[in-house]
Amino acid sequence: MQAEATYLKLSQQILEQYADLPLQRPLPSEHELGALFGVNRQTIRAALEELERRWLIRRVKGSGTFRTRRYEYRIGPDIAPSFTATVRASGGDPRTENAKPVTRPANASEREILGLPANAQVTVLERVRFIDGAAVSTATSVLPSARVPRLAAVIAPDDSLDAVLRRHYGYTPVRQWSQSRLASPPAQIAEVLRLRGRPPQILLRGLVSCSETGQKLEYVESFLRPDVFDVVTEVGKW
Amino acid sequence: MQAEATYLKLSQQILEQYADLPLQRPLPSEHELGALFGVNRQTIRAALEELERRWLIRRVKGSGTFRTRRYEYRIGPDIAPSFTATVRASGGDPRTENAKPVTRPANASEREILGLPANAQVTVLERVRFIDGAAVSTATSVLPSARVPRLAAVIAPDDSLDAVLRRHYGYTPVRQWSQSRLASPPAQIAEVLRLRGRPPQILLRGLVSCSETGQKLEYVESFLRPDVFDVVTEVGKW
DNA sequence: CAGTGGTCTAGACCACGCG
DNA sequence: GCGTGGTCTAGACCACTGG
Repeated sequence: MQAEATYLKLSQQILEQYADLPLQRPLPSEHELGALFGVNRQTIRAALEELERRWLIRRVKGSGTFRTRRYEYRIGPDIAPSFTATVRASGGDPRTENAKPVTRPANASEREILGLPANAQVTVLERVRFIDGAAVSTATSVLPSARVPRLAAVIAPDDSLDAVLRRHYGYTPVRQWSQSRLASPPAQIAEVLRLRGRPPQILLRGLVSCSETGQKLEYVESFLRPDVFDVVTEVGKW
Repeated sequence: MQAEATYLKLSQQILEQYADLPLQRPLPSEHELGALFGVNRQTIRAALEELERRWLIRRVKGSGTFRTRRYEYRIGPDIAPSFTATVRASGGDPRTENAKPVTRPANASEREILGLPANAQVTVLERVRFIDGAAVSTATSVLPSARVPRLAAVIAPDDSLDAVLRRHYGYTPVRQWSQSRLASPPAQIAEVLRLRGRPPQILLRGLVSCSETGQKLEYVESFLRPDVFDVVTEVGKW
């Protein structure tokens, strides 16, 4: 049996040594840590990579290495997750940015999911969510255009889609089903989330319908950074 | 804006080049790939690490680098996941290994979850699951000892716990609730799963009760390797 | 025993962020 | 402009797997 590698022992030491560092304060630089522990910088990097894999630190080129915190995000039959409320409650500064909605013909899978006829149009809304200025999740909502006429003219870049559905269109949106899994994001989304490469992210899919009529209102696909969100998906009776 | 790094371009090239390689055949060695693409071995390693992060390849010391396949594993209100059936259906060779059950006093959290009185005993069963000889998941089941007397004498190393509960004890076990999230496993479990370091795994928690009486039978915590299982957790009406 | 991937060193250049 | 982390090279030794 082989002894534990240097970089794994170092990762444990670094973890303990800087456990109480404020979240805004950087750890010593990789060069400094190398000197401190008497090892090559690449060995320090291997140790930090282990901690980064475990979502305990985050490294930012040009700025430094920082401790992280994850936001618990529960998804269950009776839980309607609110991004803004969750983050605010934990002392973070959340922000949502809507792109301009685009209207186009629905493809086969969208028609299937939303129960639309062959020539239906859908309106697609891309959103990016930020915490303290960093992009942490994307969401793509697909809505039947007939149910949200002139959405592009109605929604502002920082509006909540849920609020617009309620106030402007008079719907009562409820989550009909949700699904979570891990998946490698498309390159474009990886770029928005400022990932290196395309590491797997948490993929949430869901269908929102109207409480009164049962009409299908919105199909949403969302990628969440697992280093930021501790997503807990709950099934069954609680 | 900076051009894409060499190792990321290489990872894409390698992916395309060896997309059709049989699962049992290794890719060329890191040294060979370095020579083929005219880059240093560490650059090849960075490319392979990217593919490993995305669970597209798996590297085995002493043997080589192989393409991987993931098993879809659905968890939902009406779905009782069966490891053995799922894997067999996909052409894999599943095996389960039970450790010897241990009986000890229940701790506070176990009493809370299982609804047990202060001085109750629990019987704890550790299991490891293998596919084609590789450890892919662990499970720890905690059962009220009073409901499964002499479990240690009854269960064989390769028995299914579900089957023993049905046949020997006459229960009809049903899943009452399940929960999935990502978590760094304890060092001991990381070792069993042969992970390097302690990268986050899929943590499944669940409660099994008796269909007729509603008695709580089993609390289970399970770690699944995300490179092996594509766990899909479904919530809501389908 | 030969070949594999895992670890570690020494050094270099670069893009990025912040002041 | 300076210090940060990101990338890349060259070379070395090791533990593990398989025949």
